[in-house]
Amino acid sequence: MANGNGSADKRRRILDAAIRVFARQGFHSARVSDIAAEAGVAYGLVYHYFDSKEQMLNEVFSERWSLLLEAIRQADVELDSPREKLGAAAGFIIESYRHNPELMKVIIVEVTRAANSFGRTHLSEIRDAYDQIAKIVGDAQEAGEFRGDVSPDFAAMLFYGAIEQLLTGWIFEVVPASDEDYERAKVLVVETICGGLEMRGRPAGVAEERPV
Amino acid sequence: MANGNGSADKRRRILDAAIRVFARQGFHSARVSDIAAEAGVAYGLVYHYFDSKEQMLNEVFSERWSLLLEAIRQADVELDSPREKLGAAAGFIIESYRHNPELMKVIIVEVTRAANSFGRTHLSEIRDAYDQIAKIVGDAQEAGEFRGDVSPDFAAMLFYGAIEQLLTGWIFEVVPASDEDYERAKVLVVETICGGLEMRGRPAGVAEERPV
Amino acid sequence: MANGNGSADKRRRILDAAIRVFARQGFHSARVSDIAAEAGVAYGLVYHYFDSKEQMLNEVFSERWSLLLEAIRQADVELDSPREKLGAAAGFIIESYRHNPELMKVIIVEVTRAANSFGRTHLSEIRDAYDQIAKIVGDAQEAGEFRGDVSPDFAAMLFYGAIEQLLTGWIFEVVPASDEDYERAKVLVVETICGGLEMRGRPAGVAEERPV
Amino acid sequence: MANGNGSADKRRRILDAAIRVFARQGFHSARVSDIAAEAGVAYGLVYHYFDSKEQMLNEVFSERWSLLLEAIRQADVELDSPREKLGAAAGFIIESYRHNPELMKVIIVEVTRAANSFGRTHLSEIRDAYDQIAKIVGDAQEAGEFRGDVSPDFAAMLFYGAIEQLLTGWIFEVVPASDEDYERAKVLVVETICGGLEMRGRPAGVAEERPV
DNA sequence: CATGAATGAGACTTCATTCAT
DNA sequence: TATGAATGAAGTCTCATTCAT
Repeated sequence: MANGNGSADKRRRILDAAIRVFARQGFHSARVSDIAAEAGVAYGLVYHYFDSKEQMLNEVFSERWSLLLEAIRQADVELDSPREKLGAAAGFIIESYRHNPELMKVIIVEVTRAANSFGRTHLSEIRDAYDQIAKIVGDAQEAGEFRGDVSPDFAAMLFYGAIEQLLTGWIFEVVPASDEDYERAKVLVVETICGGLEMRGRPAGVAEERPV
Repeated sequence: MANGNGSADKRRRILDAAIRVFARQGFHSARVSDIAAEAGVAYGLVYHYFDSKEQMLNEVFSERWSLLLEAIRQADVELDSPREKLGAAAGFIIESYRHNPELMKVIIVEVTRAANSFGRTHLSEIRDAYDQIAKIVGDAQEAGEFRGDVSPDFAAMLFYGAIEQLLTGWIFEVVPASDEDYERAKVLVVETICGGLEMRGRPAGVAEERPV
Repeated sequence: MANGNGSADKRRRILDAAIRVFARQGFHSARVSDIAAEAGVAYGLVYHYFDSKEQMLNEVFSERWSLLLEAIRQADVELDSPREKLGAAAGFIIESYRHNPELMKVIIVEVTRAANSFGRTHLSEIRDAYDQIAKIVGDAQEAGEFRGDVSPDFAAMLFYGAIEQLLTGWIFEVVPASDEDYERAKVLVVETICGGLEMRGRPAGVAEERPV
Repeated sequence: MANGNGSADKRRRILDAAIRVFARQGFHSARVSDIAAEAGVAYGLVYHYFDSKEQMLNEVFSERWSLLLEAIRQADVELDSPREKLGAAAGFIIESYRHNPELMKVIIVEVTRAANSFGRTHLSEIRDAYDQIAKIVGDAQEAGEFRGDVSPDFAAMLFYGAIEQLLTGWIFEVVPASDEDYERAKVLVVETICGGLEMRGRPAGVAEERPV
């Protein structure tokens, strides 16, 4: 073979096709023949590279989720304030959606939120992400930067729930999703979770210091 | 049968059985025969009362969702502060889960978050709930109680997302779910969304005023 | 239902059809659709009554094999001489073939002689039959009627092998299979195994006492 | 490669691998890829040397079966008594099993007894062997050495059936298979078929003259 | 000769829905 | 109402065989 990755190409093509088909039809309605057609390959080739339809979904999820875990890990290490850390986590997720909304749709709709089936399968990976956020919150509490009356685990749930719902809103197309919206969302989700919705009891004029 | 509406009983029994089976196995993995067996009725009787498996899920969802919509509507009318209103909404959802976790699991996992299937079907009902929360937030912003830089729709997403993720945590059993946890959660979810995670810039000692 | 066994009828019809199709095409080449067509029922009904194609074969085998085991057991109890006992066993097998050659073809070709797959599955039932024959031989040895230098297990193998090969010959149609042939075979197989092929060292005239 | 017939080696290696895989899994469950893996060659190479999976089995069978036919032919010519001739035939088969049990398992299980598939294909070759045995029996009858009331064809069936069942017993592991067992079997199978199981009507003490 | 990717027909099994009683 | 037998479309996965390199 001239280039060294002729076969890897096909495998990738099939996986990318699977993402598109899963995103469009959902995992259950996606037929393997749809994926093969989308990828432009013969039916059987899908099974040459993957053991089952399910394995494709698992791989799609884990491949991306490991990047997320790594991104949060780095943010936790390299950044200073909890706001920045949470901002980086939120930013990574939102950028992931911006860059490949179909992939994120699959991850959220078919895995993360599927309490039966796939959610169960990837529970430990999902929990890893929760734990990382919880750690950031816990550290901030110890440092006196965050209130201590909300358990870190609880806070992590809210944080993820808020972001996932945001993406879900975009996926459902119930809220607008322009480039500007993405940028605002990155800021506001952290702002709201950290600073809350209520007016701060400060003298007027101080508000401008807030980023949005 | 003693009372004159034995048939209504059966219908109810089947619907309740469907909730349990959907919760346990997920909609796709639930067979109509499983539901009949769970209800203790003959296979064919399910089709006497319902047109299809889908209809059962639709009915399960709408029956409960309309109560939610009504509960928020009432809270908005009868209560004064936005915190109280949001607290009532959160409280209703959490109490619903506490009272019938299987039902709420089905609603969340199979409908609310199913972007490709039933979520689409019930989009307008789901959106109604979002809009109600958004209205509460918008009113609070106009009254100067909430910050104006977060769009009401956006805030509504975060609010729902946070609560749903909480339930999801209970469903997945990644966070504890005792009676006490439910009570704390009711308070904290509103507290966090409204007041934020950060320390308020107030003199020490004032913190006690906060409910949790 | 008017008669009390409407459903049992269908089940039986499917099983009988399976026997015919297995006999005609062999288990592996038999499609479930062939069986359904042969039985004149819808495809799905086969799976209403049976879990799998394999289960049908298992049932066909065990149903008949248990009769064989019982027949030999009775023969051992009710008859006196080992010749008579072995003759009854051989007779039962041959009559089974005569009465339902397709069934016996399936049992022999697809189960008894399939060392991998089904033979393995039913090994204990098959061995039961061997053991019964071995017991008859062993008893005869103890009584001084049979030679003691051939192990009963060994003799049982020869006995079954001889009969099965006989049926195989009929199945393959390499030897004739008329009513007369069946009757002669019943006698000769026992005669040969017990008395051998060689001329006995007896005075002439004594030979007539032999049955064939 | 050192010698000039590397390709013949590969072909042989594939065929030997096929024997092992067929023996282990049965023909139907054996995948061509299994054979290639067992032989340590590339998937496609199998199809360079063989037209199909079937052809491999055909070749395996015919290669060995022709040796059997030749062996019996020679025994018939070179030996004198029918006992010796039949003993040589039985001995050849048993030695074949002893030397390469997997090969014999394949021949018996997949061909000789496969009434619907390969047995049919190789019917004439199989019948050749029957006929040879039948001829030996027939000649013995004409010479007055064997009883005349058993048709030679019938006797040949019993003879083959007995031996095959013996091998089947070893294959199934229902009877022991030591070197000693093989030797005893060679003698006893002929002894039994020719001399029968019953006590001969001779004075006691004469029994020792019998070989086993 | 050698490799292993590519092809696609084929079969089992599932299960929602219908129907006769 | 109530039962459960009957229907048949649909989809996953397998694997022998072919082909390009």
